[in-house]
Amino acid sequence: MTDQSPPEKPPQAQPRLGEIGLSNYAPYLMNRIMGRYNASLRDEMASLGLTTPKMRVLAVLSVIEGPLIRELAVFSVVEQSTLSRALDQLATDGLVRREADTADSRATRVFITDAGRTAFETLWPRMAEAHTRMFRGIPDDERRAFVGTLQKMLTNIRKHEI
Amino acid sequence: MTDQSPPEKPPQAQPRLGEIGLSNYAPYLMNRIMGRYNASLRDEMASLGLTTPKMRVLAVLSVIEGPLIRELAVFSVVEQSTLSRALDQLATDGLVRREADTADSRATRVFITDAGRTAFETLWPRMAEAHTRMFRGIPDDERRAFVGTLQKMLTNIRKHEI
DNA sequence: CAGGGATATTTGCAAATGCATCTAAACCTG
DNA sequence: CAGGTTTAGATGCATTTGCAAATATCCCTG
Repeated sequence: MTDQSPPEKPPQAQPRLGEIGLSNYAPYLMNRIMGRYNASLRDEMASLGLTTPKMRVLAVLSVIEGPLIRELAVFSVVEQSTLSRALDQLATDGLVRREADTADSRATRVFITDAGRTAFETLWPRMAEAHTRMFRGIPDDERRAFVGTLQKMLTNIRKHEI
Repeated sequence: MTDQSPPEKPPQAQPRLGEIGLSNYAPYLMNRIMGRYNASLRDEMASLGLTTPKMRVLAVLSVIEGPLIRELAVFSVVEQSTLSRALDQLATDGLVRREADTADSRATRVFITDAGRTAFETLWPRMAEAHTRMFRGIPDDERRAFVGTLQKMLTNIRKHEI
């Protein structure tokens, strides 16, 4: 099953997807896994009036204090215009608060409110559950290695971003 | 504020997201990474008239021969109704072909056409590039371990699906 | 083998999405 | 320090999305 590392690899010869196989192709696997992770949150989110972008915003804001909207877009992996509207709704619902940046009057910082924190805390057990489930039976050191690899990957693909 | 008695931690004592930190939380990292992976394909997809769902469909069909639509939805991680419409467009563009299942007349199988294969082959180098980039500097054995963990995770979260 | 329930796919419709564009403010550079 | 350029964020608009319901077929039980 495991190919012993081939002695030499031609610089550019990219194997086809069919040769790799879907179930050996990391992006495919990651999509499948994240698809189910998100699906497992959907009901709980819906009952809180949240969409995936709104949930991600709350998650990020629960950890990062008062980012600029542009930064929040990166962290939460949500398109700027989508984010702008998501923030409208979250603000209307009293879950976040926009605040003009003191230094740059073009910029806006976003803060989570107590109600926002409460909403996220309602959701969190479900996220933790999905997380627990996905790592079920995977030993701690393997988990750590996995997360370590993810961190390297994020560094690799990050442009020159945050 | 009414900070109702900050009670003991919930039964299983799930740490909070803030305690874990975004950059140690696998689903967050995976989202970030996949977000960029998808973004890196966007231009090429657009120039081929493809959206993410349509691209995924072609990718899966390049590997799996004639799945049922319902199976294709799972493999490609696309909502059924979205998939149904994506297939309309792909068929109109001559990239896939729907074919009634011989055994079950409710069911439909989907096949990629030569034009579809060509379209996907145009896209593939970009996908391979993004893939190469994300694993840059990560040794082979670490990659294999990573993919192995992903496979376990997929098994964990899969319902009783395909 | 009829009738009720399950399954496969499509479709109606309201909401969400994202590109392109707009406004406003900041930053340069000569 | 004026004029062009960049940056932050919001918005118009056409498209896409996804839930719920519709349609068609199949399967099982009595």
